[in-house]
Amino acid sequence: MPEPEIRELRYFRAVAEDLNITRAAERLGIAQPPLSRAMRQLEHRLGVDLFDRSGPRLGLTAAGETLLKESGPVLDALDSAVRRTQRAGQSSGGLVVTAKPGVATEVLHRIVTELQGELPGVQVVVSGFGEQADMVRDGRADVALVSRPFDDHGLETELLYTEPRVAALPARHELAAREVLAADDLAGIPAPRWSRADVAERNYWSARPDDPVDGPIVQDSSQLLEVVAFGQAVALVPQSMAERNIRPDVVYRPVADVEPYQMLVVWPAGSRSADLAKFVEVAVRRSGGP
Amino acid sequence: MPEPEIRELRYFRAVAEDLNITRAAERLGIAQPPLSRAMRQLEHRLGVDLFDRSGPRLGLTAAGETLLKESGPVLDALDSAVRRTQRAGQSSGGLVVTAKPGVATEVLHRIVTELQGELPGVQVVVSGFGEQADMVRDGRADVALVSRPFDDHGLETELLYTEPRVAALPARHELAAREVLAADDLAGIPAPRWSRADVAERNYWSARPDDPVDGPIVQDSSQLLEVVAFGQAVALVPQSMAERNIRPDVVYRPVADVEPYQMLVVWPAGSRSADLAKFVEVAVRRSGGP
DNA sequence: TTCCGGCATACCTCCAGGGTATGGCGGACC
DNA sequence: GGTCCGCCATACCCTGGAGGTATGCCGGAA
Repeated sequence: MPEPEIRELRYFRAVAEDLNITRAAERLGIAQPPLSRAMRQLEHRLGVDLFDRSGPRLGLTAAGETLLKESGPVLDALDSAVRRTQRAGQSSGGLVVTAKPGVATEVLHRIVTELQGELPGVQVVVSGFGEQADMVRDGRADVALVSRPFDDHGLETELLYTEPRVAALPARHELAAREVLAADDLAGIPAPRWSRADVAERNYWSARPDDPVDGPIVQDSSQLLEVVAFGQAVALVPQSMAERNIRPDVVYRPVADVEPYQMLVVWPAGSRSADLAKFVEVAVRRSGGP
Repeated sequence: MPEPEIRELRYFRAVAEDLNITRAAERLGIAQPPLSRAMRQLEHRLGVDLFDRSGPRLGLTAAGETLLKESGPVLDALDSAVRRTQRAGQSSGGLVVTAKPGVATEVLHRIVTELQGELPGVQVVVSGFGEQADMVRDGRADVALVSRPFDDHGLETELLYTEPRVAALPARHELAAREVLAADDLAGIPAPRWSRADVAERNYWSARPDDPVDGPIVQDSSQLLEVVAFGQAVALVPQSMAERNIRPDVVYRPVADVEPYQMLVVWPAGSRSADLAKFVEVAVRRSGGP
């Protein structure tokens, strides 16, 4: 009896989000009366009131708030299951691996080269910054190389390597005069933020509200160094990236007490395919350095 | 378009489990032809073949295997969302906390006593062994006291306290002559297993195949000591339990290199209600000892 | 060959999800 | 206070699809 259908959950989320059945209905592409009825039916199925219709404006009851929070994981799990199933049916064999541009792609290249032959059909997808973990979670990729911090919900990880991070400063910056910095020296100075192409469509911001504040938005490492050279920001970058990007208008200084850069390989929790195990094994073995 | 409904997932799981549409249909309480059609429709919706109908016996394709694995989390998440929503709607206010009988209930009693007044309506549910984590996951309880090892998928935890574990031996056992034991001494000796009332209905065993092997099945600590006294098994028990159960036919011996007994408070990942926070805070504070 | 277990096809029924039209109701504005 | 408007609920119709029965098709075993 209490078996809400997926459609009802999607409808409920739309209504609960803007607390207006009429607008939610047109967003969903259906008429208002069926949506109104669907919500009453959902309440009846669950045996609890979800909406508070007493006030002038539609409100959520405690049960409604709960369902709003809980419906997200359900719909995400479903989407993920569908994607993984479709991928398993189409590209028979072969892993999809993703990584952000920059440091990770070099490691990835070495891994893929080694896997040629043993593991046919490894497909590499270069993805946006911060998107890797989501791609693994929702089934668009089988495995990813990521750097901390990232959201590890539903993922298993293996550490590949760590590397010191250094501060990238404009050459004429006052801190450039010092040989070594402390993390506190950078407090209050704007840090660049990686752009994420899909931020507009999906509500990342509500899920992860603790992203770094202010600072210009950059899309790759050369853009990052550009804004540093312009004096718009100071960035913490992995040492190997500093070594590969020597330029006269940017200087690098070690920072004493900052967390090192960590590169990890991540995959969906519970996933145990032979191809995946092979990939992780080679990744760990071939990551003696950046 | 690719929007499988919950019913289809449940149907699919039933079919995939016994690989026989006719029997699955009667298990589901429907006729065979609709089920057959539903499976074809599901395949069409997802755009992949789920079943291998070529052989004499029905088989699963790689995509089918994937969907079978992935459908579990989806259905669990849905059930959990429904339960939590219903609980939020009915018992307005109040936590449901669960713990296994024995050591935990004493700690729980102290916590609940302290919370009288500040937190009205704390409801304690004593549950079967090993069931606590599942109850929190699927929404039957808000918070639980558990001891390691337990399945922490989808849960957040806080360590309450640790306590050494000692071996409970029959008084006439040869190892009783020694003052202190090593973990290796117990290798190969049967250990008691906690019974779990709901094992029959839900397939716990497949989910957690690494439970201790052999040994008699017990339901509470007095039964446990009984089978120890009878010489049927040797058990590792928390020290405080040993101190409260002095009997002539059982002796307790420290074990050098065994993991200590750990008691934790666990709650659903992401749950942040004020009542829950209060409970966890008091639990941590009031757990100075067993 | 003859069963028989097991899946697919054909066809029917009926409910529920979606549509339109309209009523009720409270707030805002004149 | 009257009027209008935004918004939800109710009434009614229509159609797609989920579930039922009857039956055909096919491969394996006796």
